[in-house]
Amino acid sequence: MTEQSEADLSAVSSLRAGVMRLSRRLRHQRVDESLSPTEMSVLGTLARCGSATPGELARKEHVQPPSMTRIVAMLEAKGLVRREPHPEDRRQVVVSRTEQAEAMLSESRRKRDAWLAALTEGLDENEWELLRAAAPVLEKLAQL
Amino acid sequence: MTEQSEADLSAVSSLRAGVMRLSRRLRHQRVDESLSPTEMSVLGTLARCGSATPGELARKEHVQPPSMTRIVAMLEAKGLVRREPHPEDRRQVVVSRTEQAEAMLSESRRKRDAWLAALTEGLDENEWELLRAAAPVLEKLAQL
DNA sequence: GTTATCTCATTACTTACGCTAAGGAAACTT
DNA sequence: AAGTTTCCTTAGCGTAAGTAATGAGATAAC
Repeated sequence: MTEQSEADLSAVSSLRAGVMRLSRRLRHQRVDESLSPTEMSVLGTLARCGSATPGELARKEHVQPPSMTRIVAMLEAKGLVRREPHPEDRRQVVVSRTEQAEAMLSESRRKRDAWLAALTEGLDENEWELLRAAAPVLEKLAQL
Repeated sequence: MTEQSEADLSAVSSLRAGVMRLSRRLRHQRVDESLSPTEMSVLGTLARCGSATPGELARKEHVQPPSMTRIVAMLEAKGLVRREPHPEDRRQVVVSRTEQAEAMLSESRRKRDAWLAALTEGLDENEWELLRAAAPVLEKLAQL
């Protein structure tokens, strides 16, 4: 995909606007009021990876290390995350979720159901299918 | 789309994470350093609507009126937007783009080309097609 | 026709969340 | 053993949003 057609340009413009607007709304429609979107995202990442160091998390979330330090500190203060010394390298720290995070996440899944219903009410089946197919690509794009 | 399958739940979760991460990156990859993403988005909205009042813009961008007042003030200070009294209701203000905004937008389109190339380099044709198809739906979703 | 209420834009203040710069401890390197 | 690098952290700052309160103009009620 090296050729830049006019359609591609307008598509990327549309994508950009859509992502920015939707992200602004997501910031408010958050399922758990006490957790910021990035904190939520970190818990999701930990769900996939099991555990990770702050540096790894910062790279995955595309955030600077100091920001991740604060996010991890917040999550630890809320009892959602555990910080343990790295077994081999004592500079590093290993972050993992607590049982409480597990419970909180499954609890918030019900709330997400309601939000999802409201979200997709305005979409027809075809539109939702398009979005579903594109979601993984969006995630890939965010990681490039 | 009222039925909430397990696949739908995981899809919305993926969509959420992807949008949030990508928006964070977009915030940095902005084509014009001097304009915030929302300011850019407002210019885009004005391109579609021609002109609008601050209140209308605030509703469209899902931002509180005071924020839109400040955004419009910024844009006016940069000479990208014009504020004129409403012909019928003197409480209201009509905001429209200047010729300078027109020039700036078409100028920044070239920069967007380069960003687009870098953006889609890591995607194959099929992935990009999925994204292209989903972009309008994303915009619709953001407006619901 | 004056008073009350409502709406729109604005001002002032606060909050949220990112960043850069700088520090301290542990690990490599020579 | 001293110097350099890497990782996390602390401190301080900037941006962009939000809430609460103000003022001016429109609409409604009496």
